Amino acid sequence: MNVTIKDVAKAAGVSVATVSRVLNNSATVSVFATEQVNNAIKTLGYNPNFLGRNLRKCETNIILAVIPSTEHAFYSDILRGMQASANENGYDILISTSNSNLVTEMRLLNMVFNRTVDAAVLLGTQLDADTLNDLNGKYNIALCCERVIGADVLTVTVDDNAGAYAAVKNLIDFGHRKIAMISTEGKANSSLDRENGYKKALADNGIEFREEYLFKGSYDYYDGSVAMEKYMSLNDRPTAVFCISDLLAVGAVKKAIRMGLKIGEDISVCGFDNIPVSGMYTPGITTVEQPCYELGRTVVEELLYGIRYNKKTSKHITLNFELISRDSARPLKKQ
Amino acid sequence: MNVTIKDVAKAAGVSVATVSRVLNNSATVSVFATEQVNNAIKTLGYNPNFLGRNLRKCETNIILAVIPSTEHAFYSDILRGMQASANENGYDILISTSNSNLVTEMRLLNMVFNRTVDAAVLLGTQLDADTLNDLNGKYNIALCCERVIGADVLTVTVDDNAGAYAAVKNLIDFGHRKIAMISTEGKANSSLDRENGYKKALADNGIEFREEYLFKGSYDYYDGSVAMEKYMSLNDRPTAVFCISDLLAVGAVKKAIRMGLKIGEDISVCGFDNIPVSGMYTPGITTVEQPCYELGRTVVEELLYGIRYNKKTSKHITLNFELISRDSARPLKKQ
DNA sequence: CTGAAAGCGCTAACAG
DNA sequence: CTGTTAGCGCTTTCAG
Repeated sequence: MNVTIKDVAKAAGVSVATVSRVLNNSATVSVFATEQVNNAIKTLGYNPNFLGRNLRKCETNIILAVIPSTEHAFYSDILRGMQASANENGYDILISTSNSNLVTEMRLLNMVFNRTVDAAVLLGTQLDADTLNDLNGKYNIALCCERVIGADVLTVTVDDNAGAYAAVKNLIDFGHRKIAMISTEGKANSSLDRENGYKKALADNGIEFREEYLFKGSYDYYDGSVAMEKYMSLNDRPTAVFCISDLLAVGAVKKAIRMGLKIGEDISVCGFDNIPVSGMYTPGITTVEQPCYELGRTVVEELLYGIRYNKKTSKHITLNFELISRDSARPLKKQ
Repeated sequence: MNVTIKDVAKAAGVSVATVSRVLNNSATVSVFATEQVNNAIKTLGYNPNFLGRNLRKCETNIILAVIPSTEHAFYSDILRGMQASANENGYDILISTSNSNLVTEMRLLNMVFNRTVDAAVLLGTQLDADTLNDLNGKYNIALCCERVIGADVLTVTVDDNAGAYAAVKNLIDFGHRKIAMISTEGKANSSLDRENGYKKALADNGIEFREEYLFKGSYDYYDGSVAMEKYMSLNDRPTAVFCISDLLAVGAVKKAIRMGLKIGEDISVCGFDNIPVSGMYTPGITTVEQPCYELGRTVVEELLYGIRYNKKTSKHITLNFELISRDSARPLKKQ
């Protein structure tokens, strides 16, 4: 059917081993033979069949990145970082989406079970700690962006707690005392960590935590609007809102504008992530930037290190954030 | 090293052929043997190695989707559509990003040359017609969203020309006569088609095309701002702007707001694509929606049809758009 | 309904 | 520096 290494060998007048050698630079081959082989490759239009190679070497040099969806630009830079470090090491990153669905995620993980890929990086997994620990024994997997408590698996995240703390501290420094938060329901640790950072910043500054200032909804930007509406209906309105994500912040800002409020004057809003929209929005959204590119680089580097030297790490690595000041959060006006 | 089909056969007291049969349901196997095999699979924790299977069958059941980057949510629904139709047919979609870089794109296409994947769908390719035609002879490839003139390759796009026409016609119906356009430089046919739709709508309504009302920049949202600034500096300002993409529309709107203009009153803006941001923005961006999910479904369906029946199509399929009315474009106020 | 055996394309000892 | 050969794990004739 197709032209194989055998055909090349025949055409070049050498053995398949020699062809393989020049293909992989795996041993010294005479200049003459090399030339013959390269000529044959060119004239025959030969492309090595990786299915054969992969089977033989029992590796594919592919890492699967499982993301919830491609709808959120948030993952973009993480993936770029992953790609950079993968490519430097002769690997490729292939991406697939789980829609945050456990069944889909398992179906995708099947690709590491059946050796279609060498490893998988899960960004925002639905798996529980037990499952992850099981898998980690047999396969190369890692978590990025979202840790799972009790999962003894390579994990790279931003310091969510400290990031939230800094965001809220910034609002406090702006003179805000009535600071609400928009978070998410469910067991996502990034959300919980950020809630804790929020609470700690309040406590450290003598501000009492108020249950009615904590809204928990979905990740959908629309729930930011819902939360903002709720807050603005309170007798004692907050003057600032810290959101677990920029998407929710956008929803909150949009609603506030709709209600005729001046963002940064009547109400300050701070997000988290620094997705592209935050810079594009009017007003620009003040936020906590995650070191996305570095998150991606790091997780792949560590993963490949483990594969290469066959010593699995289950390190938990925490990277630093950066506070990005824009127009959606401003000093509280004295009245 | 790992547990293979051989081990299962031994444990089940049958031949590897029988194991393979129950694995693939490829022939009738006695109830007893089936049970034995399934038990062995379970107790041994066996996972078939697809590297072996793939080599043997010379197929991977994977389709590669090559997108410029994951930063633009625009591709999200297309990919979902691709996945849906792939999964229905026992295939998986794996995604990779080209950064709109020709070299990277070729490197990725290598995955179809070396049989790592069965086919590739290129979304916004950098390849020229000759190259595409060459490849189409030997491999299964398709284009989506962006056609290439002269490429006799399966292509699925929206009707760019008609979409632009409808968008501009809508502005004209709103009473606008001074309608500018923000387009992109370079050879992208989607841009050219939309320019032509724009020009035709003008011509059909007795409006003369003015060179100074056509701005060509990059795809970056920031260039929408640049264009808007330019238009607002003209002596004879346009009252409406049609943008080749929502991203550019957002940039234009942002700048106009910055300049103190009222969107929808002082200036109307219409985009193209209907990416999520367009609904999130304040004001909402009026736009032309591409049938993304359908684009994705269709291209994979056609591609798989070609693979399955081994008759390659190089059809060019054009799907319909929908005009989405929001607040950024409104009737011109009479003065 | 089942087993034996060939072979997909490639790499890596091993022997020379 | 080079060729021979075994075999990666699997599917699929072919015979029974």
